[in-house]
Order: sequence, then C-alpha cells, then structure tokens
Amino acid sequence: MHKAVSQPIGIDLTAAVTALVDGSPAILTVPARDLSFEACALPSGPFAPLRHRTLELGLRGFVEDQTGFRLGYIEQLYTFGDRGRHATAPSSAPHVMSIGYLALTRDDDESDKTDDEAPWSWQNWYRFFPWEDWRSGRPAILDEAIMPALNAWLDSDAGDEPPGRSLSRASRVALAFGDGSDEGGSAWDEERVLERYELIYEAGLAQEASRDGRSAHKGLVEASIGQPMVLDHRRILATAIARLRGKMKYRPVVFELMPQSFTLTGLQSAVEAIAGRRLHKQNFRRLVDKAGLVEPTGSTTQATGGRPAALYRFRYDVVAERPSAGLRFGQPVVR
Amino acid sequence: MHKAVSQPIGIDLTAAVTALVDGSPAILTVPARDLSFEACALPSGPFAPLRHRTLELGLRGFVEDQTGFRLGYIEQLYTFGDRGRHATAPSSAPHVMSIGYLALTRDDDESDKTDDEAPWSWQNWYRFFPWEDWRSGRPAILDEAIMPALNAWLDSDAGDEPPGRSLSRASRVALAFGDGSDEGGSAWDEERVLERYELIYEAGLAQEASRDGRSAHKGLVEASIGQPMVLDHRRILATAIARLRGKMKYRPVVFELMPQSFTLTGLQSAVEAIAGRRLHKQNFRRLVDKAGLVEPTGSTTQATGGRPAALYRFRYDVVAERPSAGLRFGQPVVR
DNA sequence: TCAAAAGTGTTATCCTTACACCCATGT
DNA sequence: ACATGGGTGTAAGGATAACACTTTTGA
Repeated sequence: MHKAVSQPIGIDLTAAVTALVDGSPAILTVPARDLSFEACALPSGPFAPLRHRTLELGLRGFVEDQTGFRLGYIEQLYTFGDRGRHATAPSSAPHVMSIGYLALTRDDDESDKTDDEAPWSWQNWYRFFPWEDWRSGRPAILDEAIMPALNAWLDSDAGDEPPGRSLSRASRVALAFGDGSDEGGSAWDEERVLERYELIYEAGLAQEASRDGRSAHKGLVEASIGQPMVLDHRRILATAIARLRGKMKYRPVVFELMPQSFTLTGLQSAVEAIAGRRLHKQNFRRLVDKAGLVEPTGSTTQATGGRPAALYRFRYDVVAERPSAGLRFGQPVVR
Repeated sequence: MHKAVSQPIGIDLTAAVTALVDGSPAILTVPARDLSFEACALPSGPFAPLRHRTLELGLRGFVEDQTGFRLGYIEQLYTFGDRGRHATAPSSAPHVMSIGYLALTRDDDESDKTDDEAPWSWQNWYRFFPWEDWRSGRPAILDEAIMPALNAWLDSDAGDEPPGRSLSRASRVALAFGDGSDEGGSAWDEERVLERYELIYEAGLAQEASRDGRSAHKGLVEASIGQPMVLDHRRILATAIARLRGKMKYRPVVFELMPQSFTLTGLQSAVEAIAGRRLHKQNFRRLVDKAGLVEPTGSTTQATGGRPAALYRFRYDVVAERPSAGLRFGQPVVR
C-alpha cells in the first residue's frame, strides 16, 4: 500500500547516561559537535540498521566509542521527531529523529578512563536544571527568576491560549511548579521535570528557545535559566530525570548506581540526590528494611566520620522474585 | 562528525486505538495490508516529515484516512526498530522502524460510520490475548495450554540460557505468569501484558514467531495461542494494553472511553474490562468518591434493570487542578 | 567532653480491605 | 413477593508520618 519514503530520514540514538559522582547525580556529556553554539551534548550517533542489529546495541556502541563507558541498565525513553523542535540544517538535509535513552552506570570503575584529556566529562544534573534541586530547601532561582518570568509570560499571553480542551497555560504552570498553597492546589511534584522544562522553554527562558528561532515573548529579555545543551538534548535529559525519579519508586534501579557495598545513609543520599529532596531518615530505613532489597555484608566502615556504619549489599537474588520492589519513599521531611 | 545515512530508513506510525464497544475493550483494526498471511492489522502508515509537522499529526491523519475516526487522547508508547523483529522484505528495501501509539476514542459517535462495508472493524482485545481476561476467573487456556507449553519450553531449553545477569527464563515466567502460590512468590499482575506476550512469542506459541522464522523449539508443535496480527502489531497492542492498565491508576484516562454520562457501575465495568479483573464494588465507589473526579448529573437511568441508577459525569475542571488523580484501585476481590 | 553521624522505639493518623446490610424498581 | 441491581455504614488491620531518644566513634 505504501512504499516510498518521500524525504530521507535519519535516526539519532541519544543516551542520557547517569552515574553518581561524588554523591551528585551526573550526566555524561561530550563537547558540542557541529554547531557554532558552545554547549554540552549527550553522546549520540546515527542508527545504521546494517551495522546494528538492535537499537540498544547501536546505542551501546556509540557510547563506548565516544566515551569508553560500558553501559549496564538501558531503557528507551521517547522518540522526538517533530519538525522545528530545534534549529536544524536546510530542509534539503534528511529529517533527523532522535530516540532518547536512559542509561545507568557506576563511576567507580577507574579502568574506563584510558585516555588522558578525555573528550567526555561528568556534569552535575542540576547545572542544567537548577530549579530541580530542593535538597537545601526551595531553590532561590524559582522566586527570583522563574516564577516572575512565567507569570509575566502568562499575563502577556493571556489572549492567545491554545484552543481545545487542553489545559490552560496558567493551569499548566500551577500544576508543574505548584502553587505554593499547601492545600487545595498542588504541591511540588519532583517527577514533573519534563513539564517544567517545557514551560520554561515555551516561555522563552531557555536559551534553546531563542536559538530555535522562537521569538521571546514581548517584554521579556532573552534569558538563560540553567545551562543550555545542544539540539533538544536538554529535553531528553529532562525526560530521563523524570523517568528515573519515577522508576526508582517501584523498581530497584538505584542500585545500578551504587557501589558493591554501601551504608544505608549512603543509599539514602543517593535517593535524595536523584529525587532532589530530602527524606526522613527513620522512615527511609524502615522502608528499606521492609522492602528486603538489601542485606548486611557484616563489615562496617569508618569513612563516614562518627560512629562506624554497617555496610550493606543489594540482594540480586530478590530481583528474580520481585523486581517490582522499589523504594516507594513518601513525603519529604518538612523544613 | 557524522552525516550520511547508510541504509534508507522508513518510519511507520502505528496506532492502537481503543474504545469500549458493548462493554468490551476493543481495538480498531484494518484488514492485513501487504502479506499473503491473513490477519488483522493496526491502522498505520509511513511518516513523511515534509507532509506532517509532528509525529502526532501524522498519526491522526492516517487513522482518519483509513477509518474516519477522529482521535482524542494520544500517547507515544515505544519505538520498535530491531532487525529481524518480524519477517520483512529483502534487505535492499528500507529498514522500517515503527513508533507505536496508544489512542483512545468513544464508539458512541455514530457519525463516524459513513461508509457501509467499512474497511475497519472493532476487535475485542481478548481475542488476541485470551489469557489476559480474568473477569470470570482464571482463564482456562492458561492451565490447558500456556503453562504446560511454557514449562516444556523451559525444560527443553534449560541449557542455553542467555548469559549475563539478566533474569533466567524460569524467573521471567514465574514473574510474568505468577507462580500460583499466594505467598512468597508473585501473583498475577495485570500490567505485565508485554512480558507475558514476549515469553509466549519466544516460546514459539504465537503464530507470529514461526512466521518470523523462529524455529519452534524442539518437541513443540507449532501452536497458535490467541489470534495473530500482522508484523509486530500484536506486540504493540500488548504494550498499549499494559500502558493503559497502568496509566488508568494514576491518570483519569478511563473517562476518555466513557460516554458523557454514566452510572458508577458502568464506570466500574469499564475499569474491570480494561484491567481484566473484577473489583470490589463498595471499595470502588468509595475510591471514586474520594478521588472527586465525578459529579452527579441529577438524573437517573432505568436502563440497567433493578433500581434506577444515578448518572454521573466526569468533572473536566478537576483535571486542571489535579490531573494526577486516577483510579488507584487496589486488590481484586477474591473469588 | 563534645561534635558528628549511626541507629532504635513508639505513637497518632490515615488508608485499605472486608464485612453485612438497606433501597428502589420491574415482573 | 421476590429478583435484580443500586447504594451505604462501619470496624479491623496495616501502612505512613512524625515524634524523641540512644549508641559509637574521632577529635
């Protein structure tokens, strides 16, 4: 019924590779590739069906070529293919779609760093999303820059709402960023990373927006909130963070990021770093205990200062029984 | 750094369009397109970046062209692109990837059925996945055909397990299909639709497997459990069902399938039809009540027999406040 | 002796599950 | 009257959120 492909299409496989580096969630980046624009990029490359039997194998190949990292856990996120979602080459060039992936590794493997002057580097997540880290309280950038700018955007664009039954912009902002009120409205939900980034992009607060030719809305100076990335890589990273924050709660994926043995406080810090908020210590411990995902190794460490901490290891065997077990941590501790 | 695309790539957009037809969850199908093999197919077509500004618009176009249906809710599911995932044309032809989508509609719109002898039809989900419908108890096909065949497969292939730390086949079967025991092991989880289908496919119990050239494992007659579909469309449908079953619990998506006004029992039947299991009536009602997603219209219907039932409507306004609200139904009623 | 971090016990509250029972209509 | 499906109240058990407190080390 259909045969020909009218315009050539290219597929880019793009990986958001995360590890914990010095207790911070970090993303593996390579220098910007083909734009005059100076920015980080995620490792990526074109999918060549003749060379790569599966999409995942292709992705593993690229990351290993570009950074030397062997990936463990991999999960497909989303396929981005809309025209005009980022500035691109002239229309004669093939239309490039990107399939985004989330991948997890450990950084402790020193054997990876073969080259000196490596072309890749780890970047803290929160350089790109400074509003997402609530571990030391509500980030100042929200009240100082983001919310005022978003409100100005809402006011100025009050007329030209998108039609249909979709949410109004004001509702979307209220939902994504919480409306401050502790009751009735909605609170901050750490999983809405993508919704927040999309609003910031649409409002012209991300440098990517002006670069992509979206006119900054009237009366707003060209802003840059958070470090930009190449193409739509920041959107892919937002998707990856959102997915990991959600998945962590019902699948034992954090352990992909932890070393062989760890303390319970270390595990909690890891979860907190990813979720971007602090948790209640005692409840976290009971949770871990009840989940039965972890067992003591018998030894302790004094590296943490203070009383020596018992070391634990992940029980790989329980995955076979109940991979649905995750760390369904609940409410943040109020502060 | 990279430029050329070595082998032409085509993108197929494929839609799993679901509606409730006479209380059953149904999937919109079109006759098989280009294979001698006689089977249903999902509506789909090639993505042409010049014609379609976005992937979603392309999809809406195809479905409307092929069936006349205007889609409401749409959600991207997954991109399938592995070589050899289904029988395909000679290798000179372009490599076709498919992006699967879940879409929801209502069937009550009679205006859609313009043509008589329409080229499309609604098919009950459970024709393709007879083992997924537990509403009248555990499906007989599990004990009569599936479990024996899977166990035979496990026995015969005990030697050549895949390497690495991935789950053993036996564990995957136990997890996906439950191991009968009510404690210790895992019970039936209605969301694991895809895992179950993949195992059935790998074990050679799906007709698609033999069609794709996978040798049925030794000692097993070529079987066909559940009605097959074209290409990997059954896999896409499995993904769609799994996603809908999950999403329903934390987003108010069921209402996309309900008529304007409905009874609470009607709503419960819809949820049960999708989830493939029965729910506890009183608890379901309290749940709906507490969620606040619904309000009485004031009128009643006697169409159900027995005492007249109050009619309700979905509160579209709450979506703006709390779109996270879904129907987090809990345990099935024991029977 | 004090700071720092690990680790424990206990209670109020809410949500889930399950039980049994009443109500309004058609036949 | 009785069958059928609609609709309600309430108690037991478990999970969650929050409280304050003890233990073990290094400096």
